[in-house]
Amino acid sequence: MDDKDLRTRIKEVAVAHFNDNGYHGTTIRNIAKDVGCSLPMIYYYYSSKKELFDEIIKKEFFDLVKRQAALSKNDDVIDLYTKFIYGLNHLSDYHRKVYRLGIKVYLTFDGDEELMNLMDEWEKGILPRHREILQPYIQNIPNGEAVVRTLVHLLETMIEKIVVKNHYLPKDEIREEIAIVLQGIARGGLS
Amino acid sequence: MDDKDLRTRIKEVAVAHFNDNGYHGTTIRNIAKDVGCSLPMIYYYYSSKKELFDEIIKKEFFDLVKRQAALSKNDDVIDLYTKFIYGLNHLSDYHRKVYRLGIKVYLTFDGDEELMNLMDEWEKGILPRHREILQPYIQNIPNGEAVVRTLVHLLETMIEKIVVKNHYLPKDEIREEIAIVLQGIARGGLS
DNA sequence: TCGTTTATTTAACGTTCGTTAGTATAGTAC
DNA sequence: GTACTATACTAACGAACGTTAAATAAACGA
Repeated sequence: MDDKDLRTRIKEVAVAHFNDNGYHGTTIRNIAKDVGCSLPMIYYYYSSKKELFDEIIKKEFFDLVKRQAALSKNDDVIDLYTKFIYGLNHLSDYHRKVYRLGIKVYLTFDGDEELMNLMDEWEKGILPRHREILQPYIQNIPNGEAVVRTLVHLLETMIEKIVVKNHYLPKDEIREEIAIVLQGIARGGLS
Repeated sequence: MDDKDLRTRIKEVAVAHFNDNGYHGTTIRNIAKDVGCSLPMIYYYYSSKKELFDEIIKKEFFDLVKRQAALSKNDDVIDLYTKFIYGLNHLSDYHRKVYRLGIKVYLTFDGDEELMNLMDEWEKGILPRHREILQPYIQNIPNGEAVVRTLVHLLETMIEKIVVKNHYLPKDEIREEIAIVLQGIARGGLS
């Protein structure tokens, strides 16, 4: 940990602090203390507290969710979503905190207007992405659009349970719930 | 608004501030300014910032969710849940903010350990309550327990969308999604 | 070896925070 | 009318905040 460059270590510690105490509850002094450097070093690498926070959200968080969104479309659709959610259980501690922090900002916690707009753009892309994935399955069923919405809603709660609330969700429970929503449109479900 | 007693008005303004800026981002001075009273009046009615925050969560929030949890069990089960979620669209501004603040604390935002424990207790009661409501319907189906879990997960996202994200969810969309999860166990579903 | 850039420090600036001491006003009981 | 209590204020305390100025140490090409 100590051989990483200081800039990176500052960011890692900052993620933990913003997570535990929110933006206003986090102090540059406490970050510096945990990093083990002096206070102005934070300002040597980041021009302000706000810039440090923004870099975490804009780079770390959005890079992470973009990577997460790259689902392997080869699988059966229930497998695909099960793997996606289950994989969150094994995120590294750092990435989990980044993810959690992003969700907090998304839920209008501490960010500012600019970050909220970025989040809204991101949110708007979620439903179309899953609609595309599910399109082959829902073409011929009457409430296909509602199924997509329901699945996305279910996924969001499970993501929150794992990433934000730190709960472990077993693979078969995840699969069961996804199968309940997708029952009727996908072959290979459990029930 | 001005004829209410000062103690109540302080609490109402505090709810708005804690909501917008989090615990640490909220200042007693700003609350006093918005209330239109002097700063020490806050301390006349509340012994500290923390006590003010705690009263909002412990009394206002838990009173609200207990009231919300009193579902009218006469209806068809899909009607029951649809009405429950749809009704959240019409919460008063104040109660919506109280609800939102509670959810933020629940998602480990700004609170302390004691409040988090209260929240965990509350969370533990959710699943059993819905299991009891759904019991007549799931007795004879193999994945009944998973259906309960899935429904609760779906409800949580919808609550968040309405209360935290301030989205309006139309009644028929709510009903559609609930019916998808409960399809097969309840008569009277849409699809 | 010297000059320059990079990395790091101590010390402090001005501001704002939560909180309180001290005081004034208004109503009420006797 | 006087003592008392509830309600309100002005002013200030000490502490902590984000941020910066100034100085020092290390690294490195010339």
